[in-house]
Amino acid sequence: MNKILIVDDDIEYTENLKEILDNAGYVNDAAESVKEAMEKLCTQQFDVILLDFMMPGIDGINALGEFKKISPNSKIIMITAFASIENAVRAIKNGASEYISKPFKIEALLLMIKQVIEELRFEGDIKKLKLEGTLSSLSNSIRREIIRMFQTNPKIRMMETARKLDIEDHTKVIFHLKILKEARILKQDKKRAYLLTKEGQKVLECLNILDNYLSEQ
Amino acid sequence: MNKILIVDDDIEYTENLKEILDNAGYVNDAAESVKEAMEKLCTQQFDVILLDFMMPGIDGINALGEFKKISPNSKIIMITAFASIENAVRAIKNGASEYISKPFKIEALLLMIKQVIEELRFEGDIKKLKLEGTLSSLSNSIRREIIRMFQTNPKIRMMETARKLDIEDHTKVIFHLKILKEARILKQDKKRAYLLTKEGQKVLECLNILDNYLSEQ
DNA sequence: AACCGGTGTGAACTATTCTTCACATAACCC
DNA sequence: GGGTTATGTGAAGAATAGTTCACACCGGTT
Repeated sequence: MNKILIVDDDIEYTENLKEILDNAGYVNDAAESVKEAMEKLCTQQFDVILLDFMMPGIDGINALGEFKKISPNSKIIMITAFASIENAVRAIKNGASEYISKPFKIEALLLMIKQVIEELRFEGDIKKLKLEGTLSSLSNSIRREIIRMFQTNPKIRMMETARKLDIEDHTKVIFHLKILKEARILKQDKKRAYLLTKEGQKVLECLNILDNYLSEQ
Repeated sequence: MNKILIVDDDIEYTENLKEILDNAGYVNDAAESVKEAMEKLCTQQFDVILLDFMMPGIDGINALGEFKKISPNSKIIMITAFASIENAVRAIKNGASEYISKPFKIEALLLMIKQVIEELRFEGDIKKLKLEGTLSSLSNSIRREIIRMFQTNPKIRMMETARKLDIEDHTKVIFHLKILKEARILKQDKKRAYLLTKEGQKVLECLNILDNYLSEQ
């Protein structure tokens, strides 16, 4: 059930829009000022924010920045009556997902909302895959020890790894190294030495974070 | 291979002790001052620290505190020529594992060292079990969703859980709830509602930590 | 080229985890 | 008490993860 926040000081426009979004199946709320919007964003999670460019007392780009700070995962659609390329570019560069000028066809806005919600879902899926990949890599103790080993050995070859971990069967080590390589946690250089990828460094960090957190009593 | 740091300004005593510990199979090092000891602790990991109560320029309890800050996992044995109940209590309350007074039989010290190393191993094993338990619980997506659910539902019953997670087969939900209960992450009250245990709250925190960490780009 | 240690592959096997099913027990309400 | 919903149990089957084995390929040295 996707939630949308309408930020506009034009009450009549807002009421119309609320009804349209309601009929389209969205849960929505409205704020007449940026201050009111920020208050709502502090206590509720919105998927999409429809932000009017011209809000009293604050320029739309500044409001955009403030919202991004409070609600980094929400998608912001900038709406303006005075369209310009410059403002469009500024808005997108400052974190808006989309930019649309009044007057617009309601179908165009609904389509845009649908698209940004798809983006949101896609980003959520990527995040889930990252988490699953990380947890899957860390769930096996040999792989944990391998990943930990890179804390003190930034580059290491396969047999060296087996010796450090005191594992005699080299194919066991290869199997787990292969899993980590396929998960893009490790890569190999020309001499076949293994190194952590950027992603792999994050996984090592997660392991350290968990170690430290669980050490606290 | 357990490492021991001897912190004492009596050179002759230290040399004797080094030889004895060497013969007993320990890797050891020495520092004549607390400052020197702290430098070594910053660059090396020691399992056991033998700390003389009377060090020049600093009282043993303060030194103890400093060492605990730098090397929280090391076990500290306080050694003193002027034994008193008061000092023993202070030392233990401030983090020493053991307290022994000179002159001592070498066998007694060796036994004490052996015991604190056992404690260290035991604590390490506990920590590993915690990490493995946490990762095992978090490695399955249904269990992740269950644990996440407690963020907004501190107390919930089984069928409610199934409905919230949109799982039709109630026995699947029961199976995973049972795993979490056996892992002491969940408990049940008299009305059979599930709640997070203290441990379970930690696991939820770990999940949030990982979520947040992996969200950063 | 031959030899040796290092590294890797894929399939068979084993172990573990998860899902499903049939049924049982418990609790609640009329 | 009876009917219905909620909750639970244990075993079988399915899916997934890990281990082992036999062998192949690679790279360096003599």
